[in-house]
Amino acid sequence: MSETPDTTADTDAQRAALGAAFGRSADPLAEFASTFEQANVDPFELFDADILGARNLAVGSRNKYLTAFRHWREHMAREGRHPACPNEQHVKAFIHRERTERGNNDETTKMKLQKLNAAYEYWAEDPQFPHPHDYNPFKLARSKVAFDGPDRKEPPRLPIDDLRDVVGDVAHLRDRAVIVTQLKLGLRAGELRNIKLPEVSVENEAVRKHYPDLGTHPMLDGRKNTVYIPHNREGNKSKRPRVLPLDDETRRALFYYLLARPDNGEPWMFLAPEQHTQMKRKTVNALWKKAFHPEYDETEHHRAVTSHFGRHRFTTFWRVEQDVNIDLIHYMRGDVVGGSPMDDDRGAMNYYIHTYYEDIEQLYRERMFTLNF
DNA sequence: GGTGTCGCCGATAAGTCCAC
DNA sequence: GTGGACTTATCGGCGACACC
Repeated sequence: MSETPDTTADTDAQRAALGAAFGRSADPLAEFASTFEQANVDPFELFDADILGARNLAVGSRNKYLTAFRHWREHMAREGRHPACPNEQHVKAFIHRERTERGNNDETTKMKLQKLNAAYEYWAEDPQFPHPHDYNPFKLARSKVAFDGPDRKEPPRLPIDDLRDVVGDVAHLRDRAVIVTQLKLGLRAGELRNIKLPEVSVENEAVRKHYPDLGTHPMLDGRKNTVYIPHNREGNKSKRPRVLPLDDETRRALFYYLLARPDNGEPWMFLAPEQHTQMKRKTVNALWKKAFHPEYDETEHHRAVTSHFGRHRFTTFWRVEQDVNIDLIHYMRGDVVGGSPMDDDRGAMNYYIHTYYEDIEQLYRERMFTLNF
């Protein structure tokens, strides 16, 4: 533990005094324990069915969650509390027991906490569970126990108006095209730098005249204003290929960039400054930081905005703000939707893309956010 | 001094291996 | 079959360095 017994008792007393002053409880889930017992519903089984089932994990990976849940249930049974209603001390005791009685190393204990936290966050998101957003005993205990390193913070939550302000201030055509493309397509830096000209269809006479190969990739299947992201290219982490629509704003950003882009025969859409070769991942990250820093540097509560922010914001928009079907989100992110990771069979890839594309195109047409740059 | 590139390091999440 | 350690792939941070 990171605290000595004296300082722990001291801060506990001070926190208790604050809680009393504000009418807040240090054990806010205790009142729900008996209801959970009577309901005879296993919240971990719901997480398994709703979340793990949707992720279609390998058996070994799913078992890691189930093992963590089983050990947690055993621990909470000894503590005499329903496993879905812990307080900070229950979690700290679990960490202690894992380290001492089970003899686990910290990596294993942290892994179990991560699985338990995933279940807790699922309960907190679901309105039918009583778990509040502003109390998470797993995160609280995790942050107060000294493991090897500091916790990973969440990216900042940028309202759309703030995002518009930043994008509106990006004057460089390439930088703006990169940021808009990542925000609207949810691409990783590696996937963005890997886009080749034939894999992008932009319906504009001037652009097509300048780049005759544009949009000629067979996986686009003649679809206009789209981009193909392969899953089997070095540097692309995704398990599935995807074709995504380009909305008006993305097309406009790409249009202005492509007309200014050096036409030196390089197949890559986004070129590095100066050398005009394939853009490096570091360069992608650097231009994000140039646009978003210092305003969105790392803070006490959030990590800094980097090139990964676009993918995070994209996922948050569709999953949280739009509550879109999880299969469609998996498709848009290039995650495994069902079955196993895909091989290189073009027929299978075409069928897979055809299954989801129409719904995705409708989503983009009707619900995609605007950046107003 | 500003900008871009490179290599190294550590974190994370999922998959794999192996002892029991 | 279970549980834990290890491996792999990807990513971001950071400092050193080169170039203008």
